Amino acid sequence: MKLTANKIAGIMRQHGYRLTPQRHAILKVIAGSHEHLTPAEICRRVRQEHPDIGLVTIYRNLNLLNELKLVCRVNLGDGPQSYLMRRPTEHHHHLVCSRCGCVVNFVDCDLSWLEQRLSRETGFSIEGHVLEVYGICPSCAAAR
Amino acid sequence: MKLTANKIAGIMRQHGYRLTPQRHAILKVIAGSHEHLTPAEICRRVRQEHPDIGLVTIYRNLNLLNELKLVCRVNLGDGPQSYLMRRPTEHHHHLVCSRCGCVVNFVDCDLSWLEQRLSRETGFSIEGHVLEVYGICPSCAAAR
DNA sequence: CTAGATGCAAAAGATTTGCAGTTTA
DNA sequence: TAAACTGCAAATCTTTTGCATCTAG
Repeated sequence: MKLTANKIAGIMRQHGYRLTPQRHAILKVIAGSHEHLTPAEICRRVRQEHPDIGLVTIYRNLNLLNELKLVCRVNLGDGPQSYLMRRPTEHHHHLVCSRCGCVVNFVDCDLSWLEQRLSRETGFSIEGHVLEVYGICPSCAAAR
Repeated sequence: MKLTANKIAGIMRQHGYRLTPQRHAILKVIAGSHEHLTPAEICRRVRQEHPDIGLVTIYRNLNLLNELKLVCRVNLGDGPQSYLMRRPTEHHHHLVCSRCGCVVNFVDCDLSWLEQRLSRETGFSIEGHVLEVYGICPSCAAAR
């Protein structure tokens, strides 16, 4: 399933939320990017077409989208400790360069064995996992 | 290897850092706890014996310890987005209840296969990983 | 019409920085 | 003695909240 801005808007309407121009612009930016975006970056992009939008509105909408599980928050290491947003369509993880901070996504990770074991041993009902791998990227390694 | 406050102090001295009473008190608190501690909590505990210490000093020392890899930062989900510290002696991961926020540590996770594959495919030299599993803990499940 | 949204300004937290005085090695 | 360290206050930065106004449905 691919979530477009319009589909997301539809889902939100079904939940009783309104479709304001600001909200639509935010959805378009998020749905239109394959990268992880900080609230500030989203705001910057939305303002290109909608200069009067407030950063507060971005935050409020991101929180809403997050609750509805239409986007998801990820924190990447120490850096600029802001939350990053991504489209929730595909489950993936991050390979982060601890020197320059660049990020490579990767998909394949079968952790069901682990989740089953943890569920058995602790009684938790497992909902998901976040995995981040750290290392030095090739160009940083070369630059030394 | 178990890192005691004294051993850490020795390591720091080898790196040219001084051993102040404040620093020693901080090390004692961190080394003496098996839990993850926020900077504020560390401050609270250190103040029991050393009432005049400033939170700033805690931060500065934690940053230093972090650079020397003598403690490590972990962020647990959305909650109170503070960094938590733990002793670096044993590699472990977290099973976090997304309802009440309680944390269970777990150790066993052989991800070397994944790290090898990522290294081969991306050229990164892998340094480590952080894995956090989310779910609902038994008591929260019962409370519903 | 009215609950939901927005924007502003201000608040709330977490963390860092400038600076002057203090202390370890 | 000199470089490190500390504490305070103030600055940053991110995120949230209060409130008056506006608007989608």
